[in-house]
Amino acid sequence: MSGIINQIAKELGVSGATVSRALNDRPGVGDDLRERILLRAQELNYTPSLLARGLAKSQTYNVGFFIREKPGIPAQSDPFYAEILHGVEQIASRTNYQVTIATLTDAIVSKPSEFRFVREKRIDAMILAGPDIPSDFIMAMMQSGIPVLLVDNRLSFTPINCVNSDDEDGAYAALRHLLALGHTRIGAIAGPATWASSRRRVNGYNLAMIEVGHTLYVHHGDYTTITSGEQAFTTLMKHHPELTAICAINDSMAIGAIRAAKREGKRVPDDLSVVGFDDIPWAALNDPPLTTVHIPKQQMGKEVALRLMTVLSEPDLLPSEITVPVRLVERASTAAYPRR
Amino acid sequence: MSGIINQIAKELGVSGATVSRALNDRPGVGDDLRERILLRAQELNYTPSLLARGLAKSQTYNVGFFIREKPGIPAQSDPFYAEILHGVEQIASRTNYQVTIATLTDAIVSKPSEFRFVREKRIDAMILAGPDIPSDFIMAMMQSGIPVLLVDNRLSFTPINCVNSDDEDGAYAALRHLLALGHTRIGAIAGPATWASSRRRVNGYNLAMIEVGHTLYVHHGDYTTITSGEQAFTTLMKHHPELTAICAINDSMAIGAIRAAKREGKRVPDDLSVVGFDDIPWAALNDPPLTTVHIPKQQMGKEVALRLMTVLSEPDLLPSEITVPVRLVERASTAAYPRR
DNA sequence: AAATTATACGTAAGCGGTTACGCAAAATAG
DNA sequence: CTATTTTGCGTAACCGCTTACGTATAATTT
Repeated sequence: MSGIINQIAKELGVSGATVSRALNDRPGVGDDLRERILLRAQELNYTPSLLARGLAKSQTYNVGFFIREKPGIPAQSDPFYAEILHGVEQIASRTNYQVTIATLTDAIVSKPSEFRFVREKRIDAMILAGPDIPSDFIMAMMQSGIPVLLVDNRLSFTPINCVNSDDEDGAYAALRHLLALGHTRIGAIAGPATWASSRRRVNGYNLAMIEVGHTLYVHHGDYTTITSGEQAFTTLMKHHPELTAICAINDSMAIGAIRAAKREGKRVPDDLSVVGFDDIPWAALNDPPLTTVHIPKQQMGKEVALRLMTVLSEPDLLPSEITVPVRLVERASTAAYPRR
Repeated sequence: MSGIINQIAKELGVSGATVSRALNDRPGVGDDLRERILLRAQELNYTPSLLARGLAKSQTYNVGFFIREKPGIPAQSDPFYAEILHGVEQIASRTNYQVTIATLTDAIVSKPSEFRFVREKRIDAMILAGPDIPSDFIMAMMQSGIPVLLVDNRLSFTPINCVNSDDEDGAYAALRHLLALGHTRIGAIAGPATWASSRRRVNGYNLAMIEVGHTLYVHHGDYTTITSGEQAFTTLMKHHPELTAICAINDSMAIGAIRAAKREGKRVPDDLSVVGFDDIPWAALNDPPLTTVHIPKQQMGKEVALRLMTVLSEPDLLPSEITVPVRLVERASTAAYPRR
C-alpha cells in the first residue's frame, strides 16, 4: 500500500482503486470525486510510474527498432535507416511509447533465443529494419509472441506486417527515364540476389526494358557498398563496353560506379548516365548530383510505427503489407544520348 | 506470491527469497542448494523480468541517448551522432542496459519539466549529445536527480561528466598542416559563437597562426550546414580575395566552401586549399576527398557509455571531463602553395 | 411499489521480483 | 566447553499501480 496514488487516496479518504480509475478515466467513479482526484493529482504533478504500471499490465511501453549489422558501416550510421528511425521516433513521441535501438549482430542473429530484449521482456513489439535479416531469425522472433514488424524487408509465403517502398515502380520509372533520354544499351548493378528489394528493383528495370524489346545486362555485386559498386561497374564494363547508361540498385553502388567511371576517364553524364535508388543524403551532393529514385524514408518510419500502434491495440488483426510510393528525382548524373 | 522465482522455490521446497539470493549470487544460501537452484533455473530457461526487478529496485535498466533537433537534418540522420550512438550501444549491449533514443525538440527543450522520460522515470541516466542544447535544459535535467552526461558539449562553471574531442589540438594540427604547405593567407569559417566546440577550434586555429605571426580571418556562419558553409565562403572571399586556404569548423561547412569555390571557378586544391573537421563519412568521398581532422566518434560513444556505467555504480563520484585525441588525415583538398 | 439494472466505491489479490529482519544451526573464539 | 559470531534460510513487507469481485446505494424499468 504505497505510491503516490495511495497517498492521494488517503488524503481524499478514498481507496487507491478509485484513484486509479479516476486517473485512467475509467467508469466507476462519481463526477465530483473524480474531479477532486484529478485536481489533487495535478497539484502533486503526478505522473504514473511506468514500471509499476507496466508490471501490473505486463507491458513495457517500449518498442525495439533493430537494425542488422553490416560489415563496414556501423548500423546506426546508415543514413537510410537513420531516417526511418526518425520517422518511427516521431510517432512514438506522440504516444506513450519509447523506442530503444539495438544492432543485430551476427551473434544475436545466430542465437535468437538468447536475444535479451525478448528474453527479458524488455519490449512490447519490435521493428526489424533491413533486407539482410535471416528469415530464421525473423521467424524465431515471431514465435516469441511479441509483434514483429518489418521495414525495408518482407517474408515470402508468410504473412507479416511490413512496409516497403514501391521498388518495381521506382525502378521502372528510372529505366523509362533512361530510355526517354535515348539510351538503349543499359546495364544494371544489382545487390545480392537474396535481397528482396534488390530483386524487385531489377524486375522493374527488366520490365521497362522488355517492353521496348531491349535486354538489360545485369551484374550482381556481392554487396551494396560503394566499393562493391566500383567493382561491379568495372567488371560490367569489361563485358559490355558498349553500355551508355547504368542503373544501380542503390545510391551507394551508383556512386561507386561513378567513381570507377571517372577513374576510367569516362565523364558522367557526358559519356555515361548513371541512376541510383534511395536518394540518400549525399546523392544530391555527389559530383555530379545523382539522378535517383527518392524513397520517403521518414514516412516509411512513420508508417511502421503507426501500424505498430494499431497492432498493439488490435492484437488479432491480420498482417498486411504496406508499400509507399517513390518518385524519380532527376539530377545531373543522367543526360541525353547521343550527346549533341 | 508468483513469478517464475516462486515456482522454482516451490518445486525445490525453499522460499522465494532464497531463490532470489541464489540467482543474484548474494551470500546466504548453501552451496549445494544454490547449485540446485541454478540448475533448475537453467532448465527452465529463466530470465528475470526486468520490470519486476526494476520496480523493486527502482531502476529501469534504460539509458537515454538524446540528440538535439536541428533545423534541416533530422537528428538521427546526423552521421556524427549516429556513430557516437553506435559506440554507446556497443557498450550498453555488453551490460544489462538498453538505450532508448529521442530527439530533443524545441518543445521539449523549452519545457524541461514536461519531458516524459524523466517525469515517468523511464531512464536511469541520460546522455545529451550535441553542442546546441540550452544549458537551462541541461541544468533542469541535472536537477531531476538522474545522472546526466554530455557528449560533444560541455558546461562552463559547472562540473559535469562529459566527453569531447580535443578540438584545440585538432585545429592546431590542421592549421600547422596548412602552414607547412606554404599557406600564409588563411581564412576560417566558424560556426555560431555560442557553440563551445566551434570556439575551441577557432582558438586552435588562431593559436597556430599567432605563433607564426600571421593573422587569421575568421567568419562566423550562422549555422553549420553545407549551405551555411557556401555562404560563409562567398562573403569571406569577398572581403579577403587574397586567401589561399580555408579551414572550416566542420566538414559540412568545408564541403560547402568547396562547392562555392568550384562555382566561382576556383579549383581545389590547385587554387585553394580547404580543410575540414570531424571526418564524417562523406569527407572521404567528396570531390576532392577532404583533408580533415578525424574524430574517433565511436570511441567517444564508448567513453560516455563507460563513464555512465561507472557513474551508475559509483553514484557519488565527482564529475570529470574526458577528452579524446584527434588526428589530422591528409587527403586531396589541400596542396602546397604556391603551386609549382 | 417491487424488481431489476446500473453506478460508486472498497477490499484485496495480484504483477514478479527484492530485502530487512528474525531465528536456529553451524562455525569460530576464548 | 561455553560464549560469540557467522551462515543458511524463512517470513513478510514492499516497489506502485491495476483489476476482479463484492456490496451498498441510486437509477430505471415494469
